[in-house]
Parts: sequence; structure tokens; C-alpha cells
Amino acid sequence: MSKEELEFMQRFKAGELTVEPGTPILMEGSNAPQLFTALSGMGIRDKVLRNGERQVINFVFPGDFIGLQAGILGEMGHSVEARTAMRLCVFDRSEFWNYFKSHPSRAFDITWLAAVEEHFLGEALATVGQRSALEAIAWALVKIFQRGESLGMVTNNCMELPYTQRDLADALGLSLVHTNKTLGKLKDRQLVSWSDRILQVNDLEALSEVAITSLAPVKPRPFL
Amino acid sequence: MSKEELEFMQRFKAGELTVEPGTPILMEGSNAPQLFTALSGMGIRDKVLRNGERQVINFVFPGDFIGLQAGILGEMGHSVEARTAMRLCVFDRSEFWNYFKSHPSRAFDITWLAAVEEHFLGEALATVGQRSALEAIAWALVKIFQRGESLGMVTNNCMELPYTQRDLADALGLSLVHTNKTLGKLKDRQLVSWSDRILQVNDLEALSEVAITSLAPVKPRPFL
DNA sequence: CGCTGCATTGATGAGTGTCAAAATTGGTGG
DNA sequence: CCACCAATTTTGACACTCATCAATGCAGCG
Repeated sequence: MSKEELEFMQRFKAGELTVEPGTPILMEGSNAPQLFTALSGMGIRDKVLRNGERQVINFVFPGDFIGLQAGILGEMGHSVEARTAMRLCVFDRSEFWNYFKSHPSRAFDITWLAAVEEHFLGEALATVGQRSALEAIAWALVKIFQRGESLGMVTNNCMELPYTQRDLADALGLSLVHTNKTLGKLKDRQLVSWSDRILQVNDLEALSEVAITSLAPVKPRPFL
Repeated sequence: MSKEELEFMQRFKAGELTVEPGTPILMEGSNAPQLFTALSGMGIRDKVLRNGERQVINFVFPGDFIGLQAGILGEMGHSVEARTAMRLCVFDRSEFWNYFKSHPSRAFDITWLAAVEEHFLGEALATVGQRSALEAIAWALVKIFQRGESLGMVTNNCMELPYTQRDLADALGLSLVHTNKTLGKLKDRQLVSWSDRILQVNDLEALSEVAITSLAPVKPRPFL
């Protein structure tokens, strides 16, 4: 990023925000005046149906852009909530278009992130639709772990996971109880263990085998 | 679109392509040199797991942009195949970046489409994950019908649907048999009928009720 | 006219959901 | 430091949606 770009970023950037765990960041259906980039901490994207059922769309990691839909469509399709303390870079939505227009390479990066998200959602759809509970959970843990690795959050095959089993269940379209029992199976097989907010992956290779995925290296992402 | 823009479009546009039903347009995992916009006809996006299970990601309608992932990430996350005869506007991927850089408002449109897709995939995820078979099928038919309406493909509550029940089943993570029986229920209730490639919606209101959605008007989309 | 693909129907059962309750954990105030 | 409470995890029993298997029918097509 050039010096000139950085300078403009500063103008686009309206400030920095620190939020507590549990803080709602964007609400489904809202037309938020602000967009964010996660600088640190983790969050969760979800939406709830009128009957109360909840679907987790994705887990938010540092580097993720939050609010693309609000910025472009004027309405979020899901909510975003902090699950740990988070530092957010705040952008002003009204500046979005200016920014987009005057900095094509940044605009390209935003589209890049959108494309990555589209790619991910396609995979997620395939797992919820086609994988068995065991396969789905294995898939999710592989994805999370790899993302964690690429962000340097993994030490000794361990990373912190601030989510609950309910979150995972709602992400995969499974019941909480069945998710719990299935996690137990993976632990029995010595592939992973997840307790006390710590995810430990013993055999990523074998886990990805269960998940019916080939584990490709995670590609670098543009930032901000 | 200004005259100047249109002119540039022409340069970006490498040509026009007509394909037969069943023609593969882009393959999952490929790094295609070409991108497309569907001008007419319908297609399908899908991906298959290593175990042979198939997930359809979305149905392709006129106006859809095809190949964003290839254009930006260099690799498609799913395949695209024509289901009717289609006319495609062909773009040269190598020109993509130039195009993006020099025409911010077109670039914005592309990102718009990406955001819409992201929005849609979130909803799809919620239906596969949380809706019952009956709800899911109702949801899918509502979506399809509304999309058709916005494109003027609906006459007398009828539109043509070149897909098979297997396609719908694979889109919703259901078995073919169960999909068939569930479609039967909706027909029994006089809500929809779908046979001989014709989808007829008798009571969109009631159908959306079954689907647990509020039927919002379809927003206009940018084109090309 | 016999394929081949798709729609349709019935019978059976596996994979998950639901219900209920206990065990654990973490936080909070006395 | 301990008692109490809410949230989460864990376990067992049972029910049900939906997948699987198997046939038949039906239409398009070479």
C-alpha cells in the first residue's frame, strides 16, 4: 500500500472501536452507517428465521471485512456479534463509494474478499447439504483450524475457540445434542479435542480425510 | 452507462457465445481465461464432493455474472452448466483488472453482484440447515418464481423451469424421492404445481408462508 | 420398438432430532 | 472462601423426518 493510499485510508477510516464479548456489531436487516474490519478478536455471523431457528453463517476472524452487504446493498443479510473482545477498524459508509472509486486496487481487494466469502459459502452449503454429521463437524474444524494457522493463532496444535457447541451445531444445521455426541466420536478417534475453549488438532491429515476434503494451503488475503 | 463506458465494454467484451443445453461453461477448480454474463437462457451452478455427492449452489438466470471467482481468485469453487440454450457475453479475464481499474462504477456493479450472491447464499444456508423439507422446497420455489417475475419470465402465474427434481433435491440437501413426495404435498395443497418443465404458482402468499419468509420485492440489479 | 432418463409410489430403516436430567463450569455476591 | 446461579456440556431413552431400496410408469428418441 502506497503512502498516498495509506493517507486516504486514514480519511476513510472513521476511527477504531473496541467492543466486549457479546456485543452486537451489525444487525440483520439494518442499514448501518458504518462498516468494519476486524483487527483482532473473534466474532460470529448469524441469522434467525421467523420461527426462531438460527443459522450461523460464518465465524469472524481478524482481517475479515464486516458489513459489505450494508455498504453496497444497504441491508445486512445477517447479524454480527463479538465473541471475544474485539478491536474494529471503523469506516464511514458514506465514504464507501468515494473510496471505491478513487482507489481501484483497494476496491479490487474488497471484491476479492467478497469472492472468497462466496467461495466459502458454497463449500459450507455443500457440507450442510451433503455431509453427514461426522463429516460436517470434521470439515468445520479443519476450516477453523486452518484459518487459525494462517493467522498465527495456533501453537502446539492448539488454538483458542471462543464459541459454544451450540454455535457449531447451528452452523452445520445439527442439533446441539447430536453435535456433542459427534464431537465425542472425533475425540475417541484421537483426531481432535475441544474443551475449555481450546481446540486441539492431533491429526489434521486424518481429520480432513474424515471431512472428505483435500487440505489446500490457505491463500493470502488482502487486508483492509 | 455512458457512451464512453459502452465503448470500453465493447473492448472488454471478447465476443458472444451461444451454447446448447447441457454444455459445461466453467469447471470447478479451473482457472478459466474467460468470464461471462448470461444474456438469455438458464443454467446451474454445482459442485461435487469426492464421494460423489452433489450440491447445487444456485440456479443461473439471465443477467447473472459467471466466473467471478475465476476472475479474482483464479479458481472456481463450483461448476456452471447450461440447462437451456444460452447466450453468453464473453469477457477476457486478462482484461478484468484493467476494466476494474478504469471503470469504478462498473467495478462497483460487479461487487454489488457479489454482495447479492453472498446475501443469497446466506439465505440458502439457512434453508438447508434449518428448514424442513416442506419449508425448504417452498422457499426455493418462491425464490425462483420471484426471480422469474423480475425478469418478465412469468405469464399467468406460470414460468418455464428447465431443471429436474434431482437438481432441486441436490440444491436443498434432500433425497430425490423425498423431494418428489414433498412437491406432491405442495401440489395437494393447491399452492404450486410443477410438471412438464412448467412451474405454476397459485398462491405465492401462502407459499411464502409455508416457506417462513416474508416476500420482499426483488431489488433491481446492475447489469454487465 | 426398445432404449434411457425422469417422475412416481410403497416399504423399511438409519441418522438425527427431541425430551429430560445430571454433571460441569464460570461468574457473582455474601 | 464458599454458596448460588446461569450457561454450557454431557448422557440416556425415544420418536420421527428423511434416506435408501426397489419397482413401475411414462415420455422422448434413435
